[in-house]
Amino acid sequence: MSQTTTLKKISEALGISISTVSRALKHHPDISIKTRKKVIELAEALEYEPDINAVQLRKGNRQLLGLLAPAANNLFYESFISAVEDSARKAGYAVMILQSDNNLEQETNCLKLFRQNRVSGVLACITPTTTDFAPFRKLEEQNIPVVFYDKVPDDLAYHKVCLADAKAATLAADVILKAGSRHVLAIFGDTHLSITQKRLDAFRESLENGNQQTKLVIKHATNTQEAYALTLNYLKRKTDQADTLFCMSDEILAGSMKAVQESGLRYPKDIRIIGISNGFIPSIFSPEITYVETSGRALGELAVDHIINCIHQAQVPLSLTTDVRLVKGGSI
Amino acid sequence: MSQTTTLKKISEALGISISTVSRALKHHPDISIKTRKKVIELAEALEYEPDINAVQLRKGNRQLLGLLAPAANNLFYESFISAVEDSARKAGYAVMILQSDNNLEQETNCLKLFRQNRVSGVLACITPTTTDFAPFRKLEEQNIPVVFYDKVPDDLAYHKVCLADAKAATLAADVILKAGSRHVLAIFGDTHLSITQKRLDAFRESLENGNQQTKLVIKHATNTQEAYALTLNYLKRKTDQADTLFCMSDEILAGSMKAVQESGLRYPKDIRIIGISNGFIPSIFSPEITYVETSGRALGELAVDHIINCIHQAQVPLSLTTDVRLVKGGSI
DNA sequence: ATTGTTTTCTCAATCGTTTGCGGTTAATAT
DNA sequence: ATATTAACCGCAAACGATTGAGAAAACAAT
Repeated sequence: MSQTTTLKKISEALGISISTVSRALKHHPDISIKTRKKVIELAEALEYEPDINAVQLRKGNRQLLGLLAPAANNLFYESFISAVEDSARKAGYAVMILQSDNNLEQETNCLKLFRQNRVSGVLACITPTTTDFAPFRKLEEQNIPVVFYDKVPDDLAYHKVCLADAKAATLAADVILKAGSRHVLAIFGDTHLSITQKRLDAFRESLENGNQQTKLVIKHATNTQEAYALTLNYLKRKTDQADTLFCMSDEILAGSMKAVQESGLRYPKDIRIIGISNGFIPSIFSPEITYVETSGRALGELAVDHIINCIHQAQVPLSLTTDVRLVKGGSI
Repeated sequence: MSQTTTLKKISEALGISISTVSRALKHHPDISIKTRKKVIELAEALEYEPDINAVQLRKGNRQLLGLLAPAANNLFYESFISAVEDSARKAGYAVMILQSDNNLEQETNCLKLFRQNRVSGVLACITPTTTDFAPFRKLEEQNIPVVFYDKVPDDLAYHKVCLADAKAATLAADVILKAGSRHVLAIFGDTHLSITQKRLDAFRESLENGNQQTKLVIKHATNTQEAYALTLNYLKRKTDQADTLFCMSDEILAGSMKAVQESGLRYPKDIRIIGISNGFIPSIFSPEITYVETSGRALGELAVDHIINCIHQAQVPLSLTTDVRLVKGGSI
């Protein structure tokens, strides 16, 4: 096996006890400077690294965060994950990432794995079909706090960090109104998700309150392909064509943009476009798409902050949101 | 603290010894069926989960893989990471992901963290500036095998899994030749990376061997913005315009496509386009871009397979490659 | 020389699990 | 009744690190 250095080896080499070595390494005042120096030097020479298994068996908790993502290969989650990993490492935590694949059964399995691994806390994102929160509550009962992110339960009893969904939608609606749109095709995501509801409600309300005679057509797509098909279909109309296209997310924007290209319409001339996005998709089109930024990175940082607070000391359930801002492109 | 169930609690509740409980849970033949049943039932009722810290402290090794990525928020790595997580979990391993941010110092730090966490093996991707492989060798010396992926050292002494870079480039060149191109603008990545060299060499050779009078213009871009600027600049030429555009990677393709849109050229009419890609970017344009697929998923699976082999029993350094295939779109 | 006080270090228990070895029953054979 | 042999089960040590409590040394004070 690997001949890793342990406290014992150092202590034997130096002819002192294990506890002295341990304390010397942590600058415990009980240990004389002379011994401490000897110990630290040898430890460095031998590249001693404490065995996390042992440390955390003793300490009872492991500096580990569980991150449950719907899928890692997704435009939004990638930046979220990246941010979580960053912030967590800076706080001294490692991250264990598991994917639910939007599958209920696997979600439960993942939670079990988290428990087995004695994570200190869990960041979770529910699947569209999650209705039973018992597995999550079970974690809480075992003192493993859970913070939901992005796709969160409605229930106020849970910790949540969200993008400012309503605000983002309102911001987009404002831009649309200001542009003088009369006929808006708005594509939203899966109806069951609260993120969809929040964005939809705010969007619709803002548009209706704009007291302009704006026709609003709302469609729902659960993935990129559907958004593509749906948008293309609508854009094919010969008369009463939409003058503005709104996409609630990157997944949808990607599909809709493909449809726009195929339709032969030019933007912003023939149709105005605006979306809510993480930023990448809008930037690869020319002109760039105007969007309301919902940063996965910001959300990741917020989530880690919050879960660490919860770990340190139980918090009352809180619902936090990140800021959003309008990024102007040339599409509206 | 959390009142997690332990062997001890079960044993006390049942009035039997800890060892019996432990053995019963693993169907050890020494334990009578009756006791075993009692134990298992109580364990399930109490939702017993062995403490990984303790188990792996005892066993000496942890079922943990270290994954060092340049950055998690990248089109290719996201699918790679997702695949690694999947395969690893299926093999009973958890994955610890760390990001080097293409930064040498942080690379070393990450490796240290991996060692601290006693990972069983490491999947690594070197930064463009990595020249000193001592930290990696140190891991190997401690019996922690390292498999490099995608961006790998030239040295034959290391384990590597790569995309079939040369083959992918050749495949693309063949398509270009068959299309009868006379003037190809080809954009490649960072000159220092061996992945660039491999693709470039194969591409150039195939094109030159095609004994057609094909003009080949090669440019290098290190990121999406550069690719955009470079492509746009070239496409603005009034005369002697390229009839074909080749992009070596998704990062580049994204930038170049933006330039194509901006130039007002239509494809495949005005210019043919082909790239090497993971598949997402080509699919969001219409017509879809023809590309040679280099699957991050496939590479991830290969990498996990290989590292697990290495963990089970030391292997001679091996260089493996994934398959590639042509995915036909409408851009050429 | 005796006692008191620091300084410096060691002992031993502990976290939860695994496992070699030895011990106790009960069943079977002599 | 005694020896043999399974069938069950428990003891205790180990993995590596931490830590309270106490021991030993060093030094000063009486």
